[in-house]
Amino acid sequence: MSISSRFAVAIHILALLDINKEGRNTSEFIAGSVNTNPVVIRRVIGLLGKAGLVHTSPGVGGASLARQPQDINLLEVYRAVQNDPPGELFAAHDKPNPKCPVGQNIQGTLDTVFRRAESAMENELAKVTLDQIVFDLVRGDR
Amino acid sequence: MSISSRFAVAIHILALLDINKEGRNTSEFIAGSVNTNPVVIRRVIGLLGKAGLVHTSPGVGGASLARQPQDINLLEVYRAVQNDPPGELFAAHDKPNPKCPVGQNIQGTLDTVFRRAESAMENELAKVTLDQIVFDLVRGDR
DNA sequence: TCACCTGTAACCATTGTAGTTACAATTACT
DNA sequence: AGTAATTGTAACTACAATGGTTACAGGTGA
Ligand code: FES
Ligand code: FES
Repeated sequence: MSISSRFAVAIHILALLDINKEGRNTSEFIAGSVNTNPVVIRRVIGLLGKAGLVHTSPGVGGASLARQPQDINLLEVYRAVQNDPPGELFAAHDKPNPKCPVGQNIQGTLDTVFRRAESAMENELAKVTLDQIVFDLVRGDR
Repeated sequence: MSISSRFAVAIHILALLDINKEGRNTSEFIAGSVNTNPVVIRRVIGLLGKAGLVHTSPGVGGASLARQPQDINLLEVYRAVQNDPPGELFAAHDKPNPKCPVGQNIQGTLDTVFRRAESAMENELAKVTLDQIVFDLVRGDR
């Protein structure tokens, strides 16, 4: 399966918050932009809020970045919206047979390889900051 | 969501085929080793067969490696058992609003980042060969 | 013929996801 | 105080992928 589109939506939201920082970014406004339901947006924003990436204003409405866009990288965003804990991008097979020569040690062997691959991916995400994304978006507009 | 455990099971199977190359590796035997149902094993072996990694003997029974273990790397195995086509590790959000300044260009921007991250992960998998896995397994046995 | 095995279809339970409706709690404005 | 707007959350639905299971047709060799 693919990694949840929450990640893509989260990046979308954060970029919008930066670009439209003058306006009041309600979940409904953002939903219109992302083309989905406001509740979906609020759910993602809730996760981003818990991770300390955005602030929200209950009652008054609207969300805003809690940090400068150059201080937010995509790995943080990924971690914020990803339900699976780190180190579980690859599913291990549950209960290998301990009586089998392969089963005895397969867990550790696979774990090393899987962790290495997962880290390589995450390092690429860590390299990219939100302001690079925004720059790229605005550049595309010209 | 995590990447399907089919990948872990596939590596498990291939390692077993190499280690137990003298014996007749029926789906039932392998299933006992992996600790799952024979049909699950046959399904995975079917995918590995289509990818040209193993040979099977319908009727007579048993499977064997179609190549030397040093000539099989984990990226090939990953591709063989992964249903999602390459380039879709990360799900894009479906239909961004073309009237939104973000939506106009978000697809291309995200695509670049996502592809880069996915490739980084795959490159790590490509570095590891089946015989390295087997070596590690056997070493753990001592 | 017979025993055994593969390949595959069919079905089921579980899980994660995204969308949707509904509503209490919060805040600003008048 | 009263009203309108908005967040945060719960609850429900629909859907897709997954892994396990049973069943069985067809191949293969003894
Ligand atoms: S436990 Fe997985 S093959 Fe032996
Ligand atoms: S925020 Fe996704 S289309 Fe505008």
